[in-house]
Amino acid sequence: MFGSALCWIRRDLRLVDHRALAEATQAAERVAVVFVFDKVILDALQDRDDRRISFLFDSLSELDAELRRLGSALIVQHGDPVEEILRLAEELKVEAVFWNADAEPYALKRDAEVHRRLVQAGVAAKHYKDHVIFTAREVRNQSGGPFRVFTPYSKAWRARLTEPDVQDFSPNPERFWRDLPVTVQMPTLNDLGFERSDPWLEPGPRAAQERLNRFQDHIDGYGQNRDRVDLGRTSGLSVHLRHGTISIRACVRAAQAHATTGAEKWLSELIWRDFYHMILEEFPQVVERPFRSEYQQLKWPGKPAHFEAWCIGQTGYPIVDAGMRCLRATGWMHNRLRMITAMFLTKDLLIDYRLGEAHFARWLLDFDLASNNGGWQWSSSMGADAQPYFRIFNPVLQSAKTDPDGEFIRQWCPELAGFAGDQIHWPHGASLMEQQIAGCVLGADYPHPIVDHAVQRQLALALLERTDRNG
DNA sequence: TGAAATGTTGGGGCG
DNA sequence: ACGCCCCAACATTTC
Repeated sequence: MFGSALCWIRRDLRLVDHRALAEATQAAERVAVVFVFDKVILDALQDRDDRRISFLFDSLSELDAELRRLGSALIVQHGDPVEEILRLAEELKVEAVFWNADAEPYALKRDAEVHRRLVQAGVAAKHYKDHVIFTAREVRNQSGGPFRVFTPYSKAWRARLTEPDVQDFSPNPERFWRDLPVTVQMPTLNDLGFERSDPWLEPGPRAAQERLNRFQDHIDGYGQNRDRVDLGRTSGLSVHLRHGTISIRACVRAAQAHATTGAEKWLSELIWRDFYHMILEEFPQVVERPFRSEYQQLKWPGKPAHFEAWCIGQTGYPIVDAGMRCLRATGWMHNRLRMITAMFLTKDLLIDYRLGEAHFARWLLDFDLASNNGGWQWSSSMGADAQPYFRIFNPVLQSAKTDPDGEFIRQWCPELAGFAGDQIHWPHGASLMEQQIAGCVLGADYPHPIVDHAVQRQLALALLERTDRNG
């Protein structure tokens, strides 16, 4: 039993179903909760009004209010996490520091350093699995190695799943440190060097739980509706899973509560998340280069001007432009649109997937290295169990399937709103008179297509087939 | 978690 | 009535 301990939260911004907090409040009399804004990460962000900082800030404020209600408070620091945690451990004279493990390369290095220095200072370092259901080492193939294909991985994952894997880790609220012996003052956004922005999605663990509750009304139809970008029937929980304002175990428990194909399908998506975290942990080189080594020397011939057009949603392909504009405006994009836009960048514009990956990393509220990298490697056919290189989406057909009435396109490309029926998916077939009636003259109000899909498809096939054969 | 190209089949128009 | 052609509609193969 420890007298006092610190629980360092990072991407697990909640006080319920929290492994490290549950362990800490069981093992120590007094537990102080701390969050450190990493100065290096914050300073590297390109946008001073980055929505993620507002989301983080508001989520932390909610935790602080909750802790104050219990007589404690959230300690929020701004600086180098290694130094801040060490300094705080010393100042509060704690006997142990608890945290939930994070398998991203940067976090692994940081946490190893904190661990080393704590032990050196005579403080126990205790870390736990919380962010995923299974770590990379827990799901292995017959020869004891990591899976490289999703389906067998997911079978092994499901076969291994038992009740303790999804247990609800409840912290003991009696053990939160009352009357902290340090002055605790939350920095303002301004102190951090940021301005407030609309986080688009309700932040904080309370909103996350409400969202999960609401999603359960639609979970049975998830299999049917998930690819419809106009319906909004996905869980919308990616942002909360990324920041840990909801626990992955709570999500799996929700899926298990419904014996339907929809819930089953959603569980598969949650397994994809574990799969990509496993891939990142086992093959950290994917951060830099393609998982499939035969593509590592590939030179993508696309043009910078096309990349610009893609970023701002001016490609002349309505579904692509709508998706890209939605990303910039809200910080979120439907998963199906991520595939369509990623496929378009790589297979139609022949641009290096890493440029698209970086653009998503900048704008996505739910940006997660493992999932974002996995998704891009999948779409570009470079990854583990990726889409085969010859499976190329036709953006116009995808548009008709995922947004049949064109409602999503009309929302984000209002200049196209006047086109009726299927013309919304491909307005370039409209005569000049039809364009005038629709109030949108192509080439003036909306761009002509910057490339021809049929032509680019052939170029992509030739490029990737050659590489596939010759390495 | 495709789409295009190519192959096959069978109904109907026609001489 | 019959063979022939056309071409959807569907199936299979290929990228």
